[in-house]
Amino acid sequence: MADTKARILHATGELFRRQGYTGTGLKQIVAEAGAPFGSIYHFFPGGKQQLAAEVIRSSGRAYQDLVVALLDASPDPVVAIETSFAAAAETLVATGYADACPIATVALEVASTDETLRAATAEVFAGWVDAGTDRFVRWGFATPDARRLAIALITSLEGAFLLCRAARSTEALDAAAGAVVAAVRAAQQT
Amino acid sequence: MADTKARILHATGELFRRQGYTGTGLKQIVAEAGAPFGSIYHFFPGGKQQLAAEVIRSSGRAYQDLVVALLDASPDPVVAIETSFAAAAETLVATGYADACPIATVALEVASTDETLRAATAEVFAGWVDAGTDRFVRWGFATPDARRLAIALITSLEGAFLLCRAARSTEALDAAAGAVVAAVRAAQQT
DNA sequence: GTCTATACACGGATAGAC
DNA sequence: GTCTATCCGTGTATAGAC
Repeated sequence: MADTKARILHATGELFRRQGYTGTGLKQIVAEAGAPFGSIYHFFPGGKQQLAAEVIRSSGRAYQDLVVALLDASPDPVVAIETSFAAAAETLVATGYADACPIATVALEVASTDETLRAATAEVFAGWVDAGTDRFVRWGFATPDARRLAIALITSLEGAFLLCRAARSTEALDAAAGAVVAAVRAAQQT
Repeated sequence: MADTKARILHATGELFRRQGYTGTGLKQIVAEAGAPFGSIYHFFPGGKQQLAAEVIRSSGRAYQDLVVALLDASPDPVVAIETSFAAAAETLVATGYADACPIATVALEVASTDETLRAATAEVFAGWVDAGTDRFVRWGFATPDARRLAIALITSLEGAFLLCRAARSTEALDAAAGAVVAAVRAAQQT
């Protein structure tokens, strides 16, 4: 079965998002995916670490596409940012504050404990920054400003996710969006 | 020994910061603290969860005091923010990108898995927001603006920590500080 | 070539020795 | 009252049955 692998990747992504890396067991993954235990080592000979690396890259890329699609929907950066943060808030509420960033929890867990996986998360974030920079360049910003704004957008979103999930409130997403908008307007005036 | 408890709390805080909640074992904690295993259940009858709750509150409070002291050092909010983010970057580099927020990793791990600990992290963040709001009020901002700026400050710092630890670079802290400064200046002009 | 049963270490927790 | 030895479950990984 080729799509057994896809089911494992998908189930692992969902569990990592909610429970993190060390908090998710391989047995729980195969149970969720409806796959036999041996399939993990068939498709991922490197075990949990290899599975995690592939999940980080695939779910990281999927989330990048989702956010870029949201940003592309508006020709005005301020509107794009506000609608994107509002959409993130809606998703958060709709999923009981579970579905935020798919790799943030794992990224913090592995940052000082697993060099291979840390590098995988760094690649994903670097891709997000590059994609965001492209958007801001198309909105008319010079490349250095565009990169700073892209990073500010991502860090604000990630930090807001943290506070929102802890507090079970979307207030932080509103405040964070305001800061990004202020940074965009400040860059527009130069 | 009364300070056995303090050593356990301190060791747990250090390990949680680097490895998270599920990634840190009780045996590792007592080894690091130089304490016998039974001490954990002597001082924390509720086991790992109770220990974690106390660590979240104590290290969360300690970090709040540290950041507030940094913010208090400057009468100008923009200078205070820039020096605080710069200090965070220095600490990050000095510790090999290990010492960032003491509770962020744990907060994400427990947000959807342990209601008791989620509430503890929410309390800590709420305290940070209140303390930050006080600072901005003293800098002359109206309370609603002050609260929004405090949240923007915290979310930017947290999100930047995530990207910095993953990328092993302090670039994100610079960009995040810029966004907070822009938000402060925008609020000053109203 | 797929999957099940098992190995072995480590997780949290506890009971009882001192 | 402090600490050690142990319990049972779960963790990852593997070997071998089919």
